[in-house]
Amino acid sequence: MKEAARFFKILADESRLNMLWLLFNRRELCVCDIMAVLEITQSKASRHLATMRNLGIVTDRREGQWSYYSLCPVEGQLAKDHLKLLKTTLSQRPEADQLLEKLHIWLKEKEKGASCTPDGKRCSAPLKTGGMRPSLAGGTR
Amino acid sequence: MKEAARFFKILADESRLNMLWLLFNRRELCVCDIMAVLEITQSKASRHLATMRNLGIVTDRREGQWSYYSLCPVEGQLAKDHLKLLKTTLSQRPEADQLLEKLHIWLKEKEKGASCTPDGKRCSAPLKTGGMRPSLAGGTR
DNA sequence: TTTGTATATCCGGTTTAACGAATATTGTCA
DNA sequence: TGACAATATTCGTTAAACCGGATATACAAA
Repeated sequence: MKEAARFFKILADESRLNMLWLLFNRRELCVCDIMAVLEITQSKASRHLATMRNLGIVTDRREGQWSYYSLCPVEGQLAKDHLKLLKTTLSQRPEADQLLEKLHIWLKEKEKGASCTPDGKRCSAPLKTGGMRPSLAGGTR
Repeated sequence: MKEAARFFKILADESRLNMLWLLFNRRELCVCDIMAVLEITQSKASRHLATMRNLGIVTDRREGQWSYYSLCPVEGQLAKDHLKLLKTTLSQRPEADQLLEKLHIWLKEKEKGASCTPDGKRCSAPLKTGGMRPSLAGGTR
């Protein structure tokens, strides 16, 4: 497939659009954040992010056991225009505000010690200092 | 699927992008023009056009046995921005110029009496008595 | 009416995308 | 080292997209 079509195909998926919307608003996020906020499985999150990375839309940065993803800096006016328009488009979707709110709540939770638990599979308190219960799911162990 | 993703999905196909590029440059075209210029089968042309019509990207107008397709007039600034950026994007594809050239050659051929023959299936000279020139927007003279 | 053209639609078949579950990999910490 | 957490990748299945060929419909002209 040629480049233009390939680019649009990336945008033709709800989950990827949601991820991009989050990344437009947060500079960088780890996979675990995205799973939690969008309530999707880990493999789904990771796969979609890999897809976008392969197309040069996002980059990742490894830090310890975490992978942080962020939007790629773009070169070229046309690409800049695309991103700008995309951001506007995403901001006008009905779910836009709610997603950002969920993101903020999640990040606050996380600060307090919560960790990934999108589908009730995992749960931990990575921060030693009184890490506490994420409210999201019961302790699967 | 939500609206944004659905819109991008439409653009995630070479043939549809090519059709849109032609329509950006010609006000209206009939299916037969598109088959000929893009060298695709009739069912493929018709199907893709129907897809775009169902999504409100193009409209059709029946005149005799011909169906003329054109871009829908758009309402809303965001939609206008999308179309404008899309046109720019399409114009910068490597095949853009060649397609327009083929379009012009085809339309000239057609004026002289040629008819659909994308895959070598059909061919005729429907224009006999100086009648009916399907009114293209002015048409190359 | 008959013939033929332009287009739409239907019918399999093939390819591609997306998914969850399971597993593999990598890094951390005890 | 071993256990575990975060992420990546593989596997098998399901769903969707796309396609060409065949057929159906609509219209035009003889």
